[in-house]
Amino acid sequence: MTSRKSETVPTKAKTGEPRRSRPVQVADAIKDWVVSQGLRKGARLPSETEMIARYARSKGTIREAMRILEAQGLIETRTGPGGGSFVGEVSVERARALLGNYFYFKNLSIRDIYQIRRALEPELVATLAGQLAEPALVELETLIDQYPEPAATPDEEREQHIASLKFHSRLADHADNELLGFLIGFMAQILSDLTVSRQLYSPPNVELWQRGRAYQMDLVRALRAGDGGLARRIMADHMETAQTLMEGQEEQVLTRFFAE
Amino acid sequence: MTSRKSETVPTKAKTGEPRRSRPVQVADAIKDWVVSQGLRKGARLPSETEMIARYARSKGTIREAMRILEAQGLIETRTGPGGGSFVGEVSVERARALLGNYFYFKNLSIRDIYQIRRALEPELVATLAGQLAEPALVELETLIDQYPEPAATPDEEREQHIASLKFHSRLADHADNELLGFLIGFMAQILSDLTVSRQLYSPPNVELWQRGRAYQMDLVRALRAGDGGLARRIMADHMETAQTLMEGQEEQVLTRFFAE
DNA sequence: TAAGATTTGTTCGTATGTATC
DNA sequence: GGATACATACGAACAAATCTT
Repeated sequence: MTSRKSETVPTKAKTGEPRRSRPVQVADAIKDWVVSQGLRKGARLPSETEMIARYARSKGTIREAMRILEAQGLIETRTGPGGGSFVGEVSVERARALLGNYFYFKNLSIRDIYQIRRALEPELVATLAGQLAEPALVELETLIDQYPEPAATPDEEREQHIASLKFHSRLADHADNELLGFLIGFMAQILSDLTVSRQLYSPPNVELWQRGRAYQMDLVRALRAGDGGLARRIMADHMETAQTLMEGQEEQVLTRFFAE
Repeated sequence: MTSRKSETVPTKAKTGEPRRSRPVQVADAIKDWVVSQGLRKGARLPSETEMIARYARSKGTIREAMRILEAQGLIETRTGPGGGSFVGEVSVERARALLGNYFYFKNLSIRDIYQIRRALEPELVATLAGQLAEPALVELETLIDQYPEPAATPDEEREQHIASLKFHSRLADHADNELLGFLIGFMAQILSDLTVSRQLYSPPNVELWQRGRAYQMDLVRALRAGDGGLARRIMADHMETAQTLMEGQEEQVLTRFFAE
């Protein structure tokens, strides 16, 4: 199993290929090794000094390789006795940030995002109907109650909109389908960031508030009653009016250049 | 503008926080700087030696920071005169791999993926109808023609399935909505990887072949005719039968642990 | 509390590789 | 080919964090 002595890190660069620096090569080799060993979350990787011996590279090179893996969320590192590097699970936050970077230059529009929300969110609530425990339903109602009155100022309106997006985000957290949950949470975050950074929704839009609140209350009712079809229809309507109300707003949606 | 002398890299670690190593801090600082300068793809970053002066850190630390940014696809680095680090656009491949890592331990099921394909792919073709130039349509037909006969062996069947997924992937490439296009391409890749790595679709499934081929030919016709409603219906049917045919198959879908 | 052991974190000096002119 | 301007890589020393006793 543990085949000691220097692993297969090409010493010479292949011709043609874009050329890969040695840290990258080492990082690739370590990844392959982790997969081949079937290591699971929390499993310990060889120590720095062992890596140096195993891959026959300097400490600096090994460390750069580890930083690469760490930046991707694949490993975590601790100092001290019992420390070292460990296989880590990629966090949602990091996954979102990494995906967000991809769209940094892509200039997504609000229309783009709503095209997908309209397709996915009704689907989500349809599968969620009757599946949520009472505490989860109560939490959703609490979020709705964070904006019992129409906003008086643009600032207040922003806060309300963010709370409303939080409602969708929490809903997504309960999805059995992890991919579906992730995507809805991702879009909620994009819209949330956008709301924070720009002067959207001014002047306060009373209609948006009224409709959004009504939809969300109806939705929770349908979820509690276990009526998936109804929940789906409510969300579809909700998305449609939300999109209409937002389309007058700014077009370009810049996702941020990251976060760790 | 270029405020020389050491930038704001915290010298002391904040209490409470999980503790960030200096390379990570430097990487964060550089990211912030790039954003604050509004640098665009291809813009040049300060040289290694200037970074050393600017952030008052050793070469090793700066290099680790650069590897972090590189691993996230945010910068590219070249050696030689005129070389250095440049702002880079995150490639689709990298974005897919990074997102794939997140789902590595998440055990997506085929059902999960199809739930989303069924929601998104009909939407895609509806917006694509009448929008594709003739060469693009011809290319799609070429992909369909890669499997004119039912597969004779499991190996052949696998190849056909991959070609069929390629059809969806190419379709996604033409989406105006970059988010929509990315997601459909991402799912096609997951399914493609799965098909390669496992023994799915054995014994050869003639029904899958017949139906899939017919749907795709009808679809291209509808796209050429510019009939979005029809295209949507065809894709919806296609997805539904594909899901039915695949649900008997293995349940767990492991996405790979990466690729650079 | 303090000392010691263990493991990663950081620095510096030097040498090598690579691309442009 | 040679000079130049960059990144790349190595190795040895020292610093900091954290666990154990």
